[in-house]
Amino acid sequence: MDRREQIVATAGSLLEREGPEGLTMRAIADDLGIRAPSLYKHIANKHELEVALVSEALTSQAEAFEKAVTDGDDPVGAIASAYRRWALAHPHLYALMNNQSLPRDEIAEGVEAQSIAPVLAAFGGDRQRARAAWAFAHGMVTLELADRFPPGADIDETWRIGITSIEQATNPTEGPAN
Amino acid sequence: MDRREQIVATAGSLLEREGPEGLTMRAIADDLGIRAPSLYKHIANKHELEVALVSEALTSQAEAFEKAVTDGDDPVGAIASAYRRWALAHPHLYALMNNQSLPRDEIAEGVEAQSIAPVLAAFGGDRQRARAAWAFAHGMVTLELADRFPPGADIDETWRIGITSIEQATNPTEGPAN
DNA sequence: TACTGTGGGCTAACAGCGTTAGCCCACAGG
DNA sequence: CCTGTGGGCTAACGCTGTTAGCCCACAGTA
Repeated sequence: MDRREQIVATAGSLLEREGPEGLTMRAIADDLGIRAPSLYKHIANKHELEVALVSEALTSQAEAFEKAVTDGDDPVGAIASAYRRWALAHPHLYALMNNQSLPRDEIAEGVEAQSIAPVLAAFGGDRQRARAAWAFAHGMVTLELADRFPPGADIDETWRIGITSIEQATNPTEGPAN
Repeated sequence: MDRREQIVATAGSLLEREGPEGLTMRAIADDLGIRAPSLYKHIANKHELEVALVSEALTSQAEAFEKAVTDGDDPVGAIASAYRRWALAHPHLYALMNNQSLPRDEIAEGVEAQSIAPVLAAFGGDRQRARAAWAFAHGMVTLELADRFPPGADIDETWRIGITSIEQATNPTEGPAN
């Protein structure tokens, strides 16, 4: 693990430990026992660091989905619950990768597709339905993390209703839609 | 319009014009022809300012929903499209109010409920289904604003599929669920 | 008329942020 | 032995939100 990887790793754990406000160049340097300007011998700027974190997060998510799908039937339900579990386990990383536009030309090639593939597969290649389910899952997780549901809301049940609705709905215009 | 309202209004238009990075105390003061420290004679801090913006945004959203519902049948579809239109028209405000936890004890009383009411009504009081639709809509809008859908994706169609799925799904356990 | 409070500006300044310039030292290769 | 370079360092810049403390214009009152 070279210095650059150490920096990214430190940044990642700092982010999850302290939240986005805690992720400062000086704090990262502190954790490594050096001074902030020295970081710039290894990375260009903070943005590049965040991109690296997002890139890692996407592959970590993809692995979680793949693992979830392998064991058992009901791949859609398995992915949905894996999606929720991943997000709740890495809330700040989740926000970092989803609350702003993806820098597609800066993240590792193919990583985005890799994280989408299992979802698409679970829906038998139906892009539209997969996309709707993705939006639903993303919305559920964001609202849960932001504490937007009223206290006492049965979140598990909302997940069940949303996912099964989208999964079971009759498909009016089947075909290789975009 | 007293000074405090002026400040909030200026902050709002600055936010939509320049995005969150442009919303600085000095920029707000500049737009008003005064110096930044003078703002603190009218508001406690930047957080309070953001809370005021969120509060305003919630009522604006609620009004848009109510207006959308009144004319025509298909209230669910009308609200869905109003939701999307509002978010795309105020992207930074939308992010401000949804990408972090709502400070419930700081925003104006009842404003949150007011913004939810039309949605709940459109679903005939079915909280679970309304919540699922809300999550779907929120996810769709966030992903669209963050440019996360692949270029060429038929977003209108994804909306249609998601909303009609959630609306039409058979309701297994009807009752005054939470 | 004089006095006094107060609302609402101002400048100077602080700590913390990302970042740059420029210095220096240890070590490897020729 | 000499020289390049990797990787630290300090000092400093411009930005951020925010505080302290000053001052002036005006309203109300004795």
